[in-house]
Amino acid sequence: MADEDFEQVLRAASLRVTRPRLAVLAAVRDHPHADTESVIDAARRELPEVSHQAVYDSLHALTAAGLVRRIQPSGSVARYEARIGDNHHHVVCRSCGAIADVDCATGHAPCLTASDDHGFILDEAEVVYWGRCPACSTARS
Amino acid sequence: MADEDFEQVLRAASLRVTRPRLAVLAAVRDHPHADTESVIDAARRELPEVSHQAVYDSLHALTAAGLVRRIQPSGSVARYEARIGDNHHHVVCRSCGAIADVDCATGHAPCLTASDDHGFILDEAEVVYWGRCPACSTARS
DNA sequence: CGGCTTTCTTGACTCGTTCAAGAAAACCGG
DNA sequence: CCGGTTTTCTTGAACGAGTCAAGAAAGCCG
Repeated sequence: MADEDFEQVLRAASLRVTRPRLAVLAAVRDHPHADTESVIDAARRELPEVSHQAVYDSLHALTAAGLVRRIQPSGSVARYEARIGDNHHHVVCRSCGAIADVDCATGHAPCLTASDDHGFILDEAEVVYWGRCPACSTARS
Repeated sequence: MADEDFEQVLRAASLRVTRPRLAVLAAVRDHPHADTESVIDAARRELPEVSHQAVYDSLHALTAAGLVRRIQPSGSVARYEARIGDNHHHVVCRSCGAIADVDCATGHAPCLTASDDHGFILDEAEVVYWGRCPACSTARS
């Protein structure tokens, strides 16, 4: 996907097209599950002088528009991914924090229904599978 | 449950019995889903001079021993609960952050299996249902 | 009770994130 | 293409949850 496509994506979401946003969108697409600092680094490869605040602002705008998804497993800083719209889930390594995608078993949101919703109006079921990644489970613990 | 019972609980977990730990255990039991600051406040009602660090240390020790569970929905600070061992889940209000318990539909951990575990050895599936609580869904948004 | 180990107090500090003010860039209508 | 308006970006300070560290206190065991 080239910058012109990202531009269309931004316009379709009624967002102004700015260089920081294009760089952030590309960074998130190219680095799934990257934390903010990694996104800043990646964005600066394309746009060296971009400020950290512009990246934070862009991530907020893109998240609010639904163009990127923010995830934050317990104990982790915020992470972002560009795979959206399929309500997929994640496996997270308790030891090293590695994250991988897991397809949603049932296909569409909310993919699970609560046994008792306590009167809440639910729109999403987020699943985090906790365990140990292959590298950490073979290493001595 | 009285302090003597908490004492037994701590001993059974091979933890030293200290007044901060007893106070924290009682605070978490009495205030499900409380954040650390609330736990500190509640513990200080019983033990006025306890330091914030002692509460942090106690929460870590109790969490590591499995006597309390730490949860942290995206965007929230750490919260603790004393209901353990049943791998139950939570509904969280996107608007006000209210949390309520939801029984695990299938009964025992891991209550879900991933469609593709990527070689991870999984031990828990954590589900967060996102939506709006009754108060927030009736209020004008 | 004495000694060893763990935990608690105190206070400084880190780090991810947010706030705020002014400068710059994007967009819209003409 | 241009000016005006609005949004976004830069810069730099600030915030807050949580952690670190050193010494004092308390718990535990024989």
